[in-house]
Amino acid sequence: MTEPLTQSIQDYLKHIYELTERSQPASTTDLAARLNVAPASVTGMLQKLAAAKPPLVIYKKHQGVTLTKAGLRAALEVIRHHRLLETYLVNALGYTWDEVHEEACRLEHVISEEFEARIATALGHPNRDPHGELIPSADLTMPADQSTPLSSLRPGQSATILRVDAQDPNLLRHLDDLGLTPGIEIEVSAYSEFDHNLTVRVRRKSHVLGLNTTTKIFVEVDK
Amino acid sequence: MTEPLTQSIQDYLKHIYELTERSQPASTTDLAARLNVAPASVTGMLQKLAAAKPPLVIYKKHQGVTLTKAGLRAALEVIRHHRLLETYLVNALGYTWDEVHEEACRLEHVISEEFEARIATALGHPNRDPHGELIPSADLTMPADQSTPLSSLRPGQSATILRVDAQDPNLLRHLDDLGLTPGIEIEVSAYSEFDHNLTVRVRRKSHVLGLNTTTKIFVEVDK
DNA sequence: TCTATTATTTAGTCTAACCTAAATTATTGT
DNA sequence: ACAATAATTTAGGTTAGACTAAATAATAGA
Ligand SMILES: [Mn+2]
Ligand SMILES: [Mn+2]
Ligand SMILES: [Mn+2]
Ligand SMILES: [Mn+2]
Repeated sequence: MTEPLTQSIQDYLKHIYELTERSQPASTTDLAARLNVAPASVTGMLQKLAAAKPPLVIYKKHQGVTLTKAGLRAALEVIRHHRLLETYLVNALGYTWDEVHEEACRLEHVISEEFEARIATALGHPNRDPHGELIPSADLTMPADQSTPLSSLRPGQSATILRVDAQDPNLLRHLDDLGLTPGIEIEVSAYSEFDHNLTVRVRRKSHVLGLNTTTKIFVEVDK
Repeated sequence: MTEPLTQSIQDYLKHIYELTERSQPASTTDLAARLNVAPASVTGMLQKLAAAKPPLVIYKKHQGVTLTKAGLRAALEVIRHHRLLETYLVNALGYTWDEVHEEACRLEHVISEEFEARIATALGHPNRDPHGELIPSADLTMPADQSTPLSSLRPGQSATILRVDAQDPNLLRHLDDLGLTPGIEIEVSAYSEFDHNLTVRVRRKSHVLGLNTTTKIFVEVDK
């Protein structure tokens, strides 16, 4: 229905999705920070999105926004593009996982459904991107996320890395150097209850990881 | 030098390049037609491009525009993107030659130099796109075009198709059905001097082609 | 409960790129 | 050479999406 959504609107919806994923409406300020835009600009756009036909968000002054059905579909469409693109850049064109975000962020608004379908096929219809983020299916449903943050594991537990929730290229390269990437088996050997550091064994080496790292790595705990 | 050129400016420069390729400044009206924009809008943009620092075009009221050095480089940059993309879509993603133009026209403004370099490498640094159009080199020089229009051949001459200068998907599919695609050997067996039809032998079959077709196919004549 | 701080919204501007209508300039056929 | 026609430019407007500064609302701490 209706005219195509602008780039800018697509980015707003994508970020609203991400901010509201764990319920809670998204605040003006958080959106402004993510979108690199002044808070006043966000207010203006949110009013517009709420007034669109059909409305893309539910917005109440001073109380944040959430997506409507239509807004959610549009957001998942962009996110599917983004994550498929990242996967394609890595698997087919040899990018590393720290190089793909910006490229995907520009391309996501511009590829056709044809292009989307062709790269999905070329990749064998993956469900996760190079960072382990889930890729919405072609019919725009987001698979359920079963992962636990690494920070919640304790000595003796072992797990498989599912997902790394970071965009900072330096951090991504660092994690790659340590071998902390999706699919990898790890084991927790120590925990410091004062600074919350975890000692993690990967590839036969141990590393002490701080909270800043362990809250960004999500795993499936072995049983 | 300077800020990145907008999509719109990139498209203007690309079309000015194409219109001025056979010398002659490009007219406001021709540009308007190609860009699907009102003539008045073109005038406005041309004034802006001429006033840019550095100037991208040379523009004199009522006399059309040509590209400056800087404008030429920018145009070739976009054209290289466009043609590499078309080639990639066909060779790597299985598009047919009638499906690629629009997709490339959107992507051309958005891919990074990194992306350009990677697809160029993946393709083995081609010099022609799927229609046989020459691809500017990475250092932004356009190879010389050595081709002759098929319409200038006469019975007895044989040639290899180098290039097909058409965007209309229906025409492209038709030519593909006949086997009139770059790289193919053809032989002219008859000419009608009244309607300028040529009878052309391709793949052991003969076809009578009108001027509308034969001026869009460019060949290298066998010696 | 009141005040200080922070978050959010309003008001007023700006820029890019387009538009239409009217005015002007060029060109062409006689 | 000149009127009719065609091409081009000017003038004035619109829209999307941003910005800054000022006003207002919410919240938290004493
Ligand atoms: Mn984006
Ligand atoms: Mn899609
Ligand atoms: Mn384009
Ligand atoms: Mn380039």
